[in-house]
Amino acid sequence: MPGKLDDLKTLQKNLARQIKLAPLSHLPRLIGGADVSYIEPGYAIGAVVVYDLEKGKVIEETYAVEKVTFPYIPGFLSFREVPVLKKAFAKLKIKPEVLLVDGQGILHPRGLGLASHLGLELNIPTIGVAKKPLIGEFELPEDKPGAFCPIFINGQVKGVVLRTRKGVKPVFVSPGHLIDLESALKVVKASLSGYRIPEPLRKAHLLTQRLRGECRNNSGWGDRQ
DNA sequence: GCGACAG
DNA sequence: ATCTTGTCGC
Repeated sequence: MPGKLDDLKTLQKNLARQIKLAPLSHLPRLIGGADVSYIEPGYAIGAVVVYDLEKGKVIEETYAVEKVTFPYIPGFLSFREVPVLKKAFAKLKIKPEVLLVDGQGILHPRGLGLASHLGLELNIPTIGVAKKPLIGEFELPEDKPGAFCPIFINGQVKGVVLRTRKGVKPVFVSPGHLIDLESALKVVKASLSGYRIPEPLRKAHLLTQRLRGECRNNSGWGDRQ
């Protein structure tokens, strides 16, 4: 048997060829945030929020629950989280102009991190914002908000390590799809609100955690969808 | 072969 | 990601 992962690697490489990187025409006003959490008998909760930069608040949020069918394997996270995130995103009435995703974009062994794969499936601009590195060479930026250093893969800049606030670990930013690194960095910086994690993603994470807690008490998902 | 390894 | 309380520092 050739190995299932080898087939998926081929799939990732083919999908990666479809990734388009281009500057955004302007700074978006509606920025989305997508995150996933997990609950006991093998289920995933995917949440998406739409953050209005001008109002400085979330104007819509949706979520979905899906049975987890793929294990967590570094380099293959999208096969585990794209399904539930697509389902949650589909429920939005108002679509964000760009979506921040909890994970890598093109800063990936085969150029197809979660943000890239999801962007391709949704056909919208996406940006990968990860809390830890997966691949690439880089130096650490000084401990000052806004400071950043390029991340290289084979001599090519694929993303940046960004210091979002003083005294905390930096985050790893890379374009997912339909946006370039420069625009991605501008969007991320514009969506910071004093915390390490950009506001849209922070809110999506809080929602995901809140839903997980509500689920525990109801000893499952006996009610609602 | 060894170590690293998003969420 | 998840299992988990208090605690040290800005």
